[in-house]
Amino acid sequence: MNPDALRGHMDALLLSVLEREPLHGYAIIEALLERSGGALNVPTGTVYPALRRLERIGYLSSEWATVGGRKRRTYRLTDSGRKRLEGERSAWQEFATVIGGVLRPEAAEVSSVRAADG
Amino acid sequence: MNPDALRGHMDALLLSVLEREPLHGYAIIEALLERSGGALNVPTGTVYPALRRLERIGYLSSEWATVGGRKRRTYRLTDSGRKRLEGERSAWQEFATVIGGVLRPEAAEVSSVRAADG
DNA sequence: ACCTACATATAGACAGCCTACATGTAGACT
DNA sequence: AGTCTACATGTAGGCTGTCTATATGTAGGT
Repeated sequence: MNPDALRGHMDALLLSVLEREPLHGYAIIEALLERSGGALNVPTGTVYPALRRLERIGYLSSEWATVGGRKRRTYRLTDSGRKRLEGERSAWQEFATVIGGVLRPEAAEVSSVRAADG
Repeated sequence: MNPDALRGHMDALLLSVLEREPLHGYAIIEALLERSGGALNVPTGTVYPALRRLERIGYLSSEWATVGGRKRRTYRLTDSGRKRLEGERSAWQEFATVIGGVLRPEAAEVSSVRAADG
């Protein structure tokens, strides 16, 4: 997966995996890996700063917990974050439709096709 | 359309509009606008440098022409560029499938659904 | 002692899309 | 003559988010 392609979609991904339940960073990475069937292996250097950014903006809140002697910072969606997720979802729908439409082979000829031609 | 979302997809877009016929920069911008139903209004400061980059890499070739007293630099796909376009298309398919899959509401519960609900 | 998995964090590199600006022709309107 | 819009290309510099690399530390297995 080309790293640049993720640009501008990371927030949606993060917000989405946190929709059902709060998770800590490491678990979020594993959730993305699992939900994507192994395609999304996002490095910690991407996820942790992104989570902090989303918290700073107000879409997430976090709290520390200690489990099995290890410290975790668990993130959860705020109300604002939940609204944002909805927005990100519809933005994705539009984005995918637009790009997919332009990328479709011979897209511009569809409306002017008269006879099937190999 | 969030600018960052385009990151890493611009090349595919550009290559795609040049598939059928060679076009100059200004016409490419108009083609993107038209094919996207008005959604993709890409600034010249994005398109011209991108076209030069794609030419430098070898996916495009260009030549100058004068039409109606105005100079145009017309770009066309090279064989290499045509191959690249195919690659970009399948990359897009995978990308859209993966992101769409992760973003789908309640995606993680699909496999554990027992009774139809809603 | 060493390795792997778990867990968080930061610094700096890198790349590409954007805003803003510079330059110039053609044609319409006043 | 002056102004405006559309057409047409181009560069400089800003911005921002993802990545690589590194640092730190616990727990558990061999």
